[in-house]
Formats: sequence, C-alpha cells, structure tokens
Amino acid sequence: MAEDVFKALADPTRRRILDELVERDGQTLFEICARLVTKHGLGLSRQAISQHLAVLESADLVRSRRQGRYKFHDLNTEPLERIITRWLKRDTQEAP
Amino acid sequence: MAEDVFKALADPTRRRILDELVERDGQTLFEICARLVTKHGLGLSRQAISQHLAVLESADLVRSRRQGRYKFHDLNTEPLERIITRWLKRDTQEAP
DNA sequence: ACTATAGGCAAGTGGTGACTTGCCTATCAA
DNA sequence: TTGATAGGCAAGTCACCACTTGCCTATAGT
Repeated sequence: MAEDVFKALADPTRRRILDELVERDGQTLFEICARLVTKHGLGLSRQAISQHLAVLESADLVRSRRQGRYKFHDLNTEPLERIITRWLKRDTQEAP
Repeated sequence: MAEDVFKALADPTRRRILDELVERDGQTLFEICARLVTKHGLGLSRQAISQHLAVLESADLVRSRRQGRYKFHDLNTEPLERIITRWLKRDTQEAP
C-alpha cells in the first residue's frame, strides 16, 4: 500500500538504509549496522536497525532472502516508481 | 530540504490536500476544508488543515499568495521530482 | 558437545507530531 | 460602525513511533 511506503520513507535512518542498499544489494543486518556507524556516525542498536528493516520490508521497499544463518536484504524500487506520479501534473499544459 | 519533503508526505491528510490541489490550484483554506469533509469524510478542524498547509508550505510543496482577505494555495511539484531519483538505480535512470 | 555468530520477540520509555480549544487580527459588505 | 467572513497564534492533550533492554532461537565452526 502507498501508505506504508510514505511511512517508511518518513524516517531519516530508513532513508540511510536505502542509501546503503542502493550502493550494494544483499547486505546483512550486521553489515548495514556497521556501515551506518562508520559512514554516518549513527550509534544505533542492532534491534533498531532490525525494526527499520521490518518497516521497509512491509512497504516492499526491501526484500530479504534467508540463507543459512544469514539474511540478505535487497532494495526494491518498484513501489517508489508507483507513488511518484501521483501529483505530477499531466503535461497537458506543457504540450505545444 | 529533502527532510521536510518526506516529513510532509508522511501524513495521509497532507497527501489528501495535495490531491485536492492537483485537481485545482488556488484554493483557499476553507475550500480545502470543505472538500476534505465532503469528498473524504474527514472531520477535521480548520486549524488542523491550516497547520497541515503550513507544513506543506515549509516543504515548498505548496505555495500561497495573499489577495485581500483570501489566501490561495498552489501546488508545487518541483520538490517531488528532485527527491524521486535518489534510489532509482542507474539502469532505470535517464541520462541528464 | 560447546561456543560464537546472526537474528528474532516482547515489554517499556521518551519525544515528537496531529489535533483541539480559545482567543485574536484583518478584510469586506450592509 | 456593525457584523460576518477568512485566517492566525498559542497552549494543552493524546497517541504513535523510534529506540532500548533483556531474553530467546538457530546456524556454523572447533
């Protein structure tokens, strides 16, 4: 639902997570934690990131695949592309 | 700032307001109130809508022009177009 | 078997944001 | 001027959300 997408994007930390995933897909929870700390100085607990990932996953912005004891996370930009055009005016006025 | 745009979009009522403004620009506060009530059944106070408009305006998603005792509100989609491409991967993006 | 790693579940806390209420200012019409 | 309309300001309430803490499960390595 679009509601979940907007809610997911509302938090700056979750947007940072998307930033990391767009750089490299297939990161685990611990990898994301480490990168947020080292690159952005965010001192968040592992559970905090885990909850953020759950929100992103419920919005279908992130998809995860389990492999042994690892859980890899992938970015899914499809919901973004769908909600974008909601308020973009049809180019009826700009047409010559 | 992008931060303000995402925060503004986080609330469903504010998204409804954008929906109304994309339909017709230049609506006053009272017009927006009336349309939210009649079309969406939202029983919100005038002040609530006023505060929402202030948030949208600080995000530059809505611009207002005063005329006598009326204040008309216009939709500005430029901030939307700027934040969209943030996570869109290279192969789905257009060359500048 | 034992231990460390990777992750999950659930209750509790603090702060922010949405909404209301009450009162105030400014503009227009009679 | 009086009254009605359009809007603004400020304080207060309430619920939700981000984050923590503590404990638990599962997989991999030795």
